[in-house]
Amino acid sequence: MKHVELVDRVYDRVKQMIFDQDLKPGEKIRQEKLAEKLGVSRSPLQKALQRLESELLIESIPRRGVIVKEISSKELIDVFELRAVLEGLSARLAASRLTSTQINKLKSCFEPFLSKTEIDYDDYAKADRYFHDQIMKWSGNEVVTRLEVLSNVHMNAYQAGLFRAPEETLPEHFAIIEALEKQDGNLAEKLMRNHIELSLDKLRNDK
Amino acid sequence: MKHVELVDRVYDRVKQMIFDQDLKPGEKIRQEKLAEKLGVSRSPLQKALQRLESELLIESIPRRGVIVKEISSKELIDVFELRAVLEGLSARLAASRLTSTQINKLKSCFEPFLSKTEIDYDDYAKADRYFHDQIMKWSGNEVVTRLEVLSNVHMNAYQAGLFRAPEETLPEHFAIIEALEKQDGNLAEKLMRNHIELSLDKLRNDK
DNA sequence: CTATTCTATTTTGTATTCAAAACTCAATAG
DNA sequence: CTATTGAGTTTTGAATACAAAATAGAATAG
Repeated sequence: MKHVELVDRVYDRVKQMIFDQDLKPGEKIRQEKLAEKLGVSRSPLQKALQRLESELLIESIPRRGVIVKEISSKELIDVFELRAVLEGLSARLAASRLTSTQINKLKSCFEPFLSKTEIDYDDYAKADRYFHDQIMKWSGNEVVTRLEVLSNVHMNAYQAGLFRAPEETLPEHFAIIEALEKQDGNLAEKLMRNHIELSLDKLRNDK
Repeated sequence: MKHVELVDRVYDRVKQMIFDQDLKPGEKIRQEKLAEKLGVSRSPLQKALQRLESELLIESIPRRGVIVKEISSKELIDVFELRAVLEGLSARLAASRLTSTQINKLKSCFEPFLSKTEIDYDDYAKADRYFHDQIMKWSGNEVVTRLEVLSNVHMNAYQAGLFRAPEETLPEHFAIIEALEKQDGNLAEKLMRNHIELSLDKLRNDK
């Protein structure tokens, strides 16, 4: 059995606590208390918190402490503006690199929904996340892949009710896959960017 | 006099040491030694190192230690691909937000070079950096502004000899400013992206 | 001579300790 | 009644301590 660093486990657990609202937005994190609750010292906890900060999940104010962030709609807009161009880039790069196996994986993640009359939102959200994550990974640009700010967009988007209806986005996803398959990088970029900007528009209007 | 956190000072100094090659690429950082040299304990040093890692300046391998990274040309390409779309985005956003004061600042940072027959590279590099940094800041997208991976591109680019001749880039800069002034976001984006992609091409060919 | 095991040393990851800053809240002044 | 001060408490930032893992090098086996 492999040894996992304490920081990593603490990181996972705190992140989960934030999503589960065990730690609520705006709430101040008592480091000593939380560390004790997790059965560790403050050292690994602080490292984990520093990571979470670069993911925009918490905010650290010097000499004041760490508070759980409520992601603002302004910030979500910022992240989506970023995503639109970044994933556009990823799609463009991926177009000239994807193997047919990878293309098939993308296809088969959405194909099940074609035959369904009623689409389960959680299932679709999971497929959506896989789709976007994989294209970034397969773009070959490791710097993009590492961007921590993007880690939680899907979660945030889902929670923010930003999720567009599968009936609306399903064809967009297939159009992107088609462009990738044709190795048309420019088209793939345009479609991906547009795909995300449509969600961005929704967010801007809802606000 | 304002109190500055130790981490911040340590961060600045270590970063400087890396740029000055006091810490050489590939070299392993002895935390105890370095901490002592800086007159601090390992606690603030480790935090500083964690920050530097997200800036791609060092690499931390669990249970092995921290090594100074030699940024690979692949990684520099990745960063420039990222920059091209991100700064493109920034320019587009900035176009609809910049005040005439801000436009003038951008102009006046390059105007001195118009009259010169011989352009000092260091001066021009500084102006270039100011130009790109400010447009990102003034884009209003705070998430983009915060991206740590971008912190050192200018430094890296300069060191990598990626710096294109001022005679070549000066007109590009003014063209971008003109688009910003006309509040033509799409044009500004296109020009900015192209401006960076030209450096990217140079990097790809040099490699 | 090369490869392997074992021991001593170093270095990391984590826990603990401690001083200084920030907060709490009751007492006091206006 | 509101604002201010100040003692006591909490919490943070930083230093120190310590155990486990990694490393280096010597001793040993082949």
